[in-house]
Amino acid sequence: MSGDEKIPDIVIGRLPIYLRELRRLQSEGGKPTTSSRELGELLGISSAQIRKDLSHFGEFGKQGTGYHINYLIDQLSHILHLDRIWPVALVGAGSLGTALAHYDGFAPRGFEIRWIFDNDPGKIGRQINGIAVQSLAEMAETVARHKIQVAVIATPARAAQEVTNRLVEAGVKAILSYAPVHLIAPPEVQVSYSDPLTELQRMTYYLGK
Amino acid sequence: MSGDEKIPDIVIGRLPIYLRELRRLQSEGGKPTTSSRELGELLGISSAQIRKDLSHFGEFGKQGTGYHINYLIDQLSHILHLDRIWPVALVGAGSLGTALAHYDGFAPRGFEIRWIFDNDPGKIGRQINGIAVQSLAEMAETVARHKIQVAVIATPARAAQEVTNRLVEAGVKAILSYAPVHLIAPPEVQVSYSDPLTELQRMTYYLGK
DNA sequence: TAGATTGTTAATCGATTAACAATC
DNA sequence: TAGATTGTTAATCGATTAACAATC
Repeated sequence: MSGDEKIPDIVIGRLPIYLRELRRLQSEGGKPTTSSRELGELLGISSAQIRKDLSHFGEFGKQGTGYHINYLIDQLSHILHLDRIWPVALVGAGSLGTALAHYDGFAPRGFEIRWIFDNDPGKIGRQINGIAVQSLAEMAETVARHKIQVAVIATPARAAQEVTNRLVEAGVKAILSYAPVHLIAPPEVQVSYSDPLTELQRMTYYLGK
Repeated sequence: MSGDEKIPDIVIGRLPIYLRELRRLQSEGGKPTTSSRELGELLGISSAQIRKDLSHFGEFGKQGTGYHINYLIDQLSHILHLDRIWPVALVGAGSLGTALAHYDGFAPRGFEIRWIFDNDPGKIGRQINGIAVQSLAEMAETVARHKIQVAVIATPARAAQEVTNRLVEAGVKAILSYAPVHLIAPPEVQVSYSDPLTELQRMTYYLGK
């Protein structure tokens, strides 16, 4: 199909999962191709759904053969705008922020944490993984000057909305927040969340008391 | 309604979000009640959806008044099996695992990290936030003996499936994984994921190139 | 009472799946 | 060729929303 209708958000959300699994198959180096059936079995998703999802963007496979792994990785990377470097600002240099600053999985995928902000005078000026922690007071100016579009929030919950307001005002377009609070942002700003408590609480529903 | 039909998973997933917002309203202490309209506006969810979600479990509100915040918190906590302590095992004592072990948001909500496992001899025996790191070799026996049902995986991706296999074999029923890989587990075991790259990659789709 | 808000129904909307012609 | 697998259609399934009687 590959038309220009609005692609469902839920489809977009699965593309990075497909991409991750394709890279795993690639790194195993077993074979050059895979199929919607194989990918589906590996991910617990129906093969029909995978084919349908991909069909929104083009025809990437061949009947009888399936999909070339390298080619599909390239295509998905392009669709997701991953064929470039995304500089990232990290806000909050507590233990979680520090762990994120040290995570070595970002850079190989093009997300480079280049700025770290905190409001603790004891942290400002110190280096974390080679990056000097800047004052929160400098954040808006720095974000605007470097046209930073992607930010990660690892502050306490009480600070997260105010940080969001300032990031948005300074031009940030995508925020990944680890603060356990729903953030209010304009619709053109992407916000996603990671909250372990929410996930744990969801799962305990299914556990017998 | 409050019958015994199967509640959709997607509804269960929203309950912890409602609970979190209710606690925030509670801590602000502004007023004893809220409404589906107010809650919906705070969370970006329609009021009809909130009422429908809650109606799966009972009638918690009053016409004209809305919902008593304290009462609804109690009810949701009960539904999600949060009116007890859930001891948690943490696997992986790298920087992320260490940050999680120090996170002070778990215990007040009843999730207590009581065991930490790693296979690095340099870490085994050291204490993290008062908990001695145990060898991975002891994990299965410890999990089984204490009937641990909830585990958090913070290992490298390559170790996560093997750790999962052993946790499941030892009786774990809910796994929150920070490893960037899809885990294969039996259907009766709950698995949820936190992967910043997946989230960032989803969001960059919406950013202009 | 009058106004507000619930819980529920029915309609709408959207996502998933099954099936299969096309074709490598 | 025969077998495998795609991309697409139509049917099914499920979730969301609008509307409103009930009632606090």
